[in-house]
Amino acid sequence: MALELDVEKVGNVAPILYHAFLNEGIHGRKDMPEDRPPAGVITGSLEHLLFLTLTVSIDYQRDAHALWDSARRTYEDPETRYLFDPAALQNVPFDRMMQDLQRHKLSKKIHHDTFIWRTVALTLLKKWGGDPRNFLAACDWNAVTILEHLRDDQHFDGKRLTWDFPFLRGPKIGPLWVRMLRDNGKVEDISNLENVPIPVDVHVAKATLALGIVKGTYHGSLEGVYAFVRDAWKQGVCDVSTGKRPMIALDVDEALWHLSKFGCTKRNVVTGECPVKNECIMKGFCVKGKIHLGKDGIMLETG
DNA sequence: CACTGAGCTGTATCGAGAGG
DNA sequence: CCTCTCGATACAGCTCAGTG
Repeated sequence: MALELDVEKVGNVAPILYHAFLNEGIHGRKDMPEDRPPAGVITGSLEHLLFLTLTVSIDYQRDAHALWDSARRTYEDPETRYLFDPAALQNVPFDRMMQDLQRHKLSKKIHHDTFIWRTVALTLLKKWGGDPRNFLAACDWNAVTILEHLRDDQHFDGKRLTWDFPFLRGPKIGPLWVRMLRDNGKVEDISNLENVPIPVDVHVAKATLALGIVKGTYHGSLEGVYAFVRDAWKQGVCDVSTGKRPMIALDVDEALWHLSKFGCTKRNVVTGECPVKNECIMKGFCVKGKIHLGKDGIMLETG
């Protein structure tokens, strides 16, 4: 019943994952659907940061490509562009926002998405002068502080206390936003990103286990393994470079997710045989053995 | 080919149990 | 008691594989 971290292996694996996801793809997919700003929007401008912030706050349980395409169309349509402008949006009735968010299929969960969008926009307007950078500055541009405030900040909406940043405050979307501000919004001044843990879900865990970054024999809860997964990536990337800057754990998040979603998930849970191994760019690194994640916990026998 | 049900990079909420 | 944490469940609407 012991788990072992192969921190050194991260140094070999992380650059391959990172570059594969940007270039040739992982299982035929290369992503970053948020990469392109809408027409006429300058990278790193206030308009761009609002575009990223509001769109990512409804980036949950849906196809990311479709979401970002819809967001660009919504911005490029003069009739609906106001949705990305907190000052313009505050005078628009909820129902009309709801209609306009659906016009280019930006919103799917219509009531919920409209609530999230409006709340985040009005928080930025009323507390932060309509500019996310004022919020970042109040957090000293420190990524860990930023995530704490996203999670904890509340306001009184007339009836009761409400989160300032619904959904954006969650453990997946918050870190994603901060990374996006740096990578897409070219916000250079955010520090301490290396201390933002990789958000571990089933796929990130499966890929990490299949790669043998965390290995051994273990029967127990998911959370027990997730802590090892976070540690392994955090420690492992600390001396690794992307080629342009030091790597952080978040840099391999999406690559790992794709590796598992279209690969490691298909492993035989007992034998570890993988039907797509021959086409997998990581075939030289994955380990044999039993990897089973279920409702009742994890059964792991690798090494 | 219509239909069904599980799944989707999730979050909010509520109740039980632990700790102060 | 009151807070805090943890886990289970509710919720959302579309998509896609599986079925008849």
